[in-house]
Parts: sequence; structure tokens; C-alpha cells
Amino acid sequence: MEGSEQARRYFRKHGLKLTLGRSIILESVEESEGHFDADGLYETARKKGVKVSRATVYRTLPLLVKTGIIKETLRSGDKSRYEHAFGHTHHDHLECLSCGKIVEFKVDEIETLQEKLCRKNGFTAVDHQLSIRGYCSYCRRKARERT
Amino acid sequence: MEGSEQARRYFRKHGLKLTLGRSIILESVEESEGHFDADGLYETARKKGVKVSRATVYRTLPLLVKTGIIKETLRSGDKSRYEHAFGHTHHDHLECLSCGKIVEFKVDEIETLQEKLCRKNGFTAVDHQLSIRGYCSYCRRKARERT
DNA sequence: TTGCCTGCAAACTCTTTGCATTTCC
DNA sequence: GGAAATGCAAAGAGTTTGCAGGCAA
Repeated sequence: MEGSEQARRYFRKHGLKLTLGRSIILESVEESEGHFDADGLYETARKKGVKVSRATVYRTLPLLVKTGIIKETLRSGDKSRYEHAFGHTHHDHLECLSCGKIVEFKVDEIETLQEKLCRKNGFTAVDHQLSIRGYCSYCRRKARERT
Repeated sequence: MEGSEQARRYFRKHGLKLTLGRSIILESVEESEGHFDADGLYETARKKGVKVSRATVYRTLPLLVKTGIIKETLRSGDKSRYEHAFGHTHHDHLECLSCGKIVEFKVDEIETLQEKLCRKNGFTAVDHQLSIRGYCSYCRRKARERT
């Protein structure tokens, strides 16, 4: 898996150890689809029969962000959420407030306009997040029927 | 103040009482500029010499969101932040990761593209937030000098 | 008067940390 | 061997809640 390779390299380069715990967490990350959070990873790692603590998960996540394997997403609710950065091109989110469905999208023109905006403001962008919250067609229809 | 009028109407309509605590919090909201959070409002309200508890602030904020007076903003850090919804047209954010400065902006073309996107996806948008995080020209220059 | 509101403090959730112990290289 | 990482449990931050008393309508 490319992810671990990437991490291994990063870890070595920075004198960090690739311990059992970290490997398991990394494996769990790779198996996760879409968005995931610390607790989910903890559960997944646990199910693999390897002993990891939440503390380790919380200590490992920032490292994985630094490696460029994952990145933090909008924390829409109460907890920090992450998603793969690798093999997953940048995208933004349409989020249904009713069913929670998340549709990913990317509109190049929007990206371009953002770059232009940054240039104009002398701003060096590191990251950006656009999320549109509302109701998907299904939920809206359902709501209408209920009346 | 239009804000209180709006709240008063909403409260009455929903059988909610406009208590002293709520008024003070509302007043604090109106005096706040830009972004504010629960704790800031609590402090402001306190300084007015009126006894309010954090619990009341936390219980009042969702009400004010429902009235349409304020709205929740990106929680970039750890706590929920709000901003005026009223008398404050929609805008997005450029956030400097170094000095924390927030620049508000609005690019009509981006808004239009978003609408188009929603239409294409059968999505009814309620709200959206775009935030670009990076470094402002000042901080970038400073960082360069330090090397 | 009658509920809705409030303050208080305890509870809760997510996250971080100190410290003794274990693991990796 | 020795630095780095871990688990545990306790501490923290922000937020929510149960309850008895207080206040608006």
C-alpha cells in the first residue's frame, strides 16, 4: 500500500518509529472510506485484535496529516473529521442536513476564482474548504409529501 | 435596535419569554463585531453587571440562530463561533494560520457557480461556507526574514 | 398562577497530557 | 541501551443537562 510507504519514509526521515500501533492505525485509515474520525479509527484498530489506546490514535493522527496521507476536514459537528489526502483529489462538499449524505464535488472555475482572489489579497493559500449545506432532492421530496 | 425587535417577535410567536438574561445576551450580540463565541458573550454580558450563567448563554444561542439574528460560522478551532446574520451580507473567509487574522470576502462568480452546481445536483442549499486558510502577506514576509 | 427560565453544579464528549513502562532500532 | 512511543488515568476545554427555585406573562 502506497500510504504506508509514504508514512514509512516520512517516519524514518524524522526519526520517528513505525510501531505496531501506528501501523494498525495506518491500516485502519487505509481501509476507511470517505470521512472518518478518531473514534472510528480506534474501533477499527481494536477489531483487528491489536491493543491501541485512544491516546495513541490522537497522537498518531497529526503525524499522518503531516505525512500528507490524510487531512482534516470541516468539523461540521462536534468532532474532528479526516479524509484521505492521497489518491483522492481535492474536492468540496454538499451536505444534506436531513439524511447526512455527503456529495463530493469539484468545480474548476471556483478553484480558479479562489486562486485569483488569494493573489489579489497577497494571501498564500494552504488549504480551503467549501461546504454547502442544504437538502438533497430526495429529502426535500419526502418533506413535501409529509405536509 | 432591529435585532431585538426581530427576536421579540420571534419569541412572542413561539411562546418564549424575553427575559432579562436573554435581553442582555442579545444586547451583547449586537455590540459584538465580526465573530464571537459563547464565552465572549458571557464575559460581555457579565460586564454589564447582570447576572447570567454560561448555561443561559448556551441555551440562548440556538434560539438566536433560529430567529435569524446570528448564524454559526466555521468552527475553525475548538469552539463554536457565530456571526451576525442580520445587516451583514453573506461572505466567506480568508484565515491566516499564523496571526489568526480573518479577511472577509465575497466573489459573486463563485456564488453563482455554487447555485448552478446545486441546481445540477437537485440540491436545495440553505447555507454555505467557504474558507481559505493560509498565510497573509505580512506573516509570510516575516517568516522569510526569520530564515 | 403557571409554566417557561435560570443558576448551579454535575455530567458528558472529545481531546490532551504526565508519568511509569515498553518498544523499536 | 536509550530515545521514542505507549497505556492508563486524570486533567482540560467546551457544551449540555437535571433539578429546585425564580420570574415573565
